Amino acid sequence: MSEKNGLQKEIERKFRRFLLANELRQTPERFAILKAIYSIEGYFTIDFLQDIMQERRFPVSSSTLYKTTRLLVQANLLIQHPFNLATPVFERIEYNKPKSYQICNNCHKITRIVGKEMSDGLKAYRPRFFSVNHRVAYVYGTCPICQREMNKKIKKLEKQNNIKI
Amino acid sequence: MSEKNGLQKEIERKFRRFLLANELRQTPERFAILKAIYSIEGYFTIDFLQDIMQERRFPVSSSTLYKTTRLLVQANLLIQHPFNLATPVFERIEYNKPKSYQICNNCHKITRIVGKEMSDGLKAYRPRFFSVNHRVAYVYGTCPICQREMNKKIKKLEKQNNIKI
DNA sequence: GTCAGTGCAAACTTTTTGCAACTAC
DNA sequence: GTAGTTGCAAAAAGTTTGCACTGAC
Repeated sequence: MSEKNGLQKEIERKFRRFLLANELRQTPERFAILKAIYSIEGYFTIDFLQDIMQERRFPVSSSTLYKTTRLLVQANLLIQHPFNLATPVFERIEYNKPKSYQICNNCHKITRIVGKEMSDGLKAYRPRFFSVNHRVAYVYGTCPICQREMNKKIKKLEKQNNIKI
Repeated sequence: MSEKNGLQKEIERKFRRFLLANELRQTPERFAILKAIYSIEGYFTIDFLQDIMQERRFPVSSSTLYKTTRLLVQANLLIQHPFNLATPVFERIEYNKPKSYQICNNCHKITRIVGKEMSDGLKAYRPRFFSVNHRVAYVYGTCPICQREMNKKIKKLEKQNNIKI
C-alpha cells in the first residue's frame, strides 16, 4: 500500500472513531466529503468544495457541507483560518505537523512559513493535561513592499506639512 | 504619566500614523472605538462592542463598527480569532507580545497559554524580509475531561459490539 | 468649500433551520 | 422499524452598500 493510501486510511479511521464515539452515522456523503477535502492541497472555501464534489460526481447540498465541515473541525481533521477574507478559508490538518503563516495586513498576502525554527518553536510547548492534535501559528506584520510604500508616504507627508508623525 | 496612559498614547499614535499614511480621516468615532477596544481585556464580538459604545455614551452604527474594526485589523491593532463560534471574536493586540491559545475542539473551551516555552518558541522565528508586528498560536486538541469521556464511550462500544475500533 | 465618514435602511451574502423523503443501524 | 441524515426552500444572521447629511481637512 502506498504512503498516501495509508494516510487516507488513517484519516478515515479517525473520522470513523469520532462518529462512533459521538453516535453519529457513517454516511457515504461524510466520507466522500472527507476524501475530497484531503485531495485539496491548499486552502479552500465551502463554495470551492461544493464544486469539487460536483466534479467528482458526488453532488451534495450546501447544508450538508456546512454540517460536515463543522464535524470535521470538531474531529480535529480540518481547520478554519482567521484570514478575514470575504469567505472563510479551510484547510486539511496533517496530524502533529505544525503549520505557520505570515500575513501582511496591508496587501493581505499570505505566505506559508517553512523551516525548522517555527515548527520546533511550536513543539516546545508540551501541555501536561491536554492531548494536542495540531499546532498553528500566524505571524502578522508588513511585507517589504508595503513597508517601503508606507515609509515613502509618511516621509512625503512629513515634508509636505513640515511635521513629525 | 502612568504606564497605562503611555500605552494608550502609543496605540493612538500608531492608528494616527496608519490613517495618515492611507489618507483616511481622524474622526472622533474612530478614536472612541479604538479606546473602547483597548478597554476590553478579553475577547469581544461586534455586538458587545456596540453595547460598550452605548454605555460610554458614544453610540455608533454597526456599519461604522464593521468598517472601523476592519481598519484596526489592517493597522495591526486588532486581531480576529479563528474560534469558529457563532459570531467572530476579536481581541486587541499588544505589540510584540505573543499570544497563544489552547482549544478543545470537543467542548470548545479556550484557554490562554501562559509560560515562556510557547512565547519563546514563537519568537524563535525571525524573518529577514518581513516586519513582524505580532505572533499568535493556536494549539488544538482534546481537554482531559473530553478525552476521558471519549475513551469511556469507545471502550463501551467495543465491548458492546465485540469489535476493535 | 470639498470630499470622506457617518447613520439609516435596504440589499446582499452566508449560514441555519423546518420538514418530507431516505437510509444507516 | 426507528431515528439520524439529506436536500430543498425558507428563514435568520451577519455584513455591505446607496444615499442624504455631517464634519474633518
